[in-house]
Amino acid sequence: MTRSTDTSWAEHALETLQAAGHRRGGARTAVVEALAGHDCAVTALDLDDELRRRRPPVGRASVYRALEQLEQLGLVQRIEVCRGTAGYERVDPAGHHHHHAICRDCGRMVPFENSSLERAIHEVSEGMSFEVTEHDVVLRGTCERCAN
Amino acid sequence: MTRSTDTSWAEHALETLQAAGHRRGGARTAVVEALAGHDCAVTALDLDDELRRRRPPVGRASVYRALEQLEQLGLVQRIEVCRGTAGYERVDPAGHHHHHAICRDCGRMVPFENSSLERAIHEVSEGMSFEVTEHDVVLRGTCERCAN
DNA sequence: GAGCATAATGAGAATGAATCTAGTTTGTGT
DNA sequence: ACACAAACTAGATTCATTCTCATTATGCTC
Ligand SMILES: [Zn+2]
Ligand SMILES: [Zn+2]
Ligand SMILES: [Zn+2]
Ligand SMILES: [Zn+2]
Repeated sequence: MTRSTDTSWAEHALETLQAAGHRRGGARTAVVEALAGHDCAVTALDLDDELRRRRPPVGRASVYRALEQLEQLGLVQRIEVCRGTAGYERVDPAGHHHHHAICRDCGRMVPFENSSLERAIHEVSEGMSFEVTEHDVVLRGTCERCAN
Repeated sequence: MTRSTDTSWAEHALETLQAAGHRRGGARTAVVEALAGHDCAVTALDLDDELRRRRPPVGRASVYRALEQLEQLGLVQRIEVCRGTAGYERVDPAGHHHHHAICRDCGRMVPFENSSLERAIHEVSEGMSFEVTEHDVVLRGTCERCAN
């Protein structure tokens, strides 16, 4: 199972959209399918490039609109991938997820996951006046390639 | 000690700048002093508003330039405060710091700190091919005021 | 299947944070 | 005081993101 396209996520996403009262539309479906093909964060403009070529082409506004709706429904997570640009990545319905280390020099992004970190975050969230529904962790530094 | 202006941080910052080979200049000093007056993150444009009125006025470019230099030297930390805008806050030279919970509805930002979270992050950083020099944690959700 | 209300779409304009440019001023060593 | 580089300001520019609005497609009812 090395296929990078997560069909089950795509199905889940489309169902959730429908359940939320959305009609089905070609552009949004295309965005969902494109997201399903990426294991880690993609920028909106990357998706736009990817989808503009399709026939019929998907408009930029539709990409952003779809991403916003998906984020609202908790189907994708938005993270700041580099100064002033956001990356979007699909959210596993079971809650399984990773975080990122980002190289300050080359922008390379390496995902990681760690259960004691998740536990600590969960505990902090409990003891907060906020009702925390989401969290994000970013490590910044120099990747091995840029360190030499 | 309820004074919000942290004089010691300002002094430390100005010394570090000088040690890094920077001349002293009015605009940058003004930015340092303004930052010293804020306990938590401020946006560059807020600082700009605050400093534009001075005589002589500080230019927007100088604000951004100073913030970038300060960040480079580890004297301020940059965090995404809301969609597409960065906030900057001073970094305690002793390493003491906090993270933030941000309300999705009203944008309110509540700082918190937690040692087991820091410990977990430290451990993850150790086991990484990256050389991690900085980390950021953001909790998102609904604040008590917006929850009612 | 035709007709309707309304959601979805896409081209392009508008926004706004951040960066760049050019020309001027200021700081520092001699 | 002089020279030279760093620092400065105003304004133009870039670029991701959002908005507008005319057009098309969808789901529903008859
Ligand atoms: Zn990822
Ligand atoms: Zn996590
Ligand atoms: Zn803070
Ligand atoms: Zn921390």
